Amino acid sequence: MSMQRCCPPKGLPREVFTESAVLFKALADPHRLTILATLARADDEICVCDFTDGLPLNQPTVSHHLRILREADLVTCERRGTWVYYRLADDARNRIDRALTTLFKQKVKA
Amino acid sequence: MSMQRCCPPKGLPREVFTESAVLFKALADPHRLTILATLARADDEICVCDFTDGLPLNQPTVSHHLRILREADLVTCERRGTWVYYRLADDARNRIDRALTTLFKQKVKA
DNA sequence: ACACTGTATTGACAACTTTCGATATGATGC
DNA sequence: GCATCATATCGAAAGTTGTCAATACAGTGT
Repeated sequence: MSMQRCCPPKGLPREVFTESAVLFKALADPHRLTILATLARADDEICVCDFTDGLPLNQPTVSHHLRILREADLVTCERRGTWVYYRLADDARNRIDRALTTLFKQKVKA
Repeated sequence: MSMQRCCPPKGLPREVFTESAVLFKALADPHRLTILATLARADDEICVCDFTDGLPLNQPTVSHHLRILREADLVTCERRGTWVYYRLADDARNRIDRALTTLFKQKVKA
């Protein structure tokens, strides 16, 4: 039984996953995950200087990671005086969950 | 009210997120997401050649992405004759969900 | 205006990723 | 054995990312 041919490609939507990939890319670093987890557990916002204190990274590197999280809309920030306070975006968890639902959506059962 | 000092660093577990980051890194590419979505929607396993047919990538590149998914334990594979068939790992979705739960775990409400 | 503090940006470098062509491995059929 | 097909691995090129030192920017207090 050797002439079995390989099945045809699935006609999946093309660029749908480019957007999700951006999201997951933002999650694909331990330091950024630490920042997010800290924000998720915080009562209110957290000052940038807390992260520069708490992470084994220099200030510009922390700023870099915060920017990536901002651009992925996972966090928001607000300047108050000299300090900038970050908080988790309201829909952060939901947006990730939605990406996962799209990814793993079950085929329709007949 | 200016002498407000920045709060102390949260004593979060250190290496907990290194593992999660590996998972998310595996998800951080559109082609790998396409592969996973295809597997999630498939009734049974899918032959490698389907991916090489269906993706705008050469065979070695597809193989590379499949390896990354394998090493993240998101997929499993089985050789049958000349062909190798891939399927979604049973706990793929659960492992991701667990990583997210750890990430976003709410602080304990008093 | 100036000095000072906290944060962001720039520019550079090393490390890692994605991609491919070439080659190797593994299985089938003669 | 040899030819053939499917998949994996290797090695190199191009692109991206994480990091830091240096610098710029923004706000405060004098």
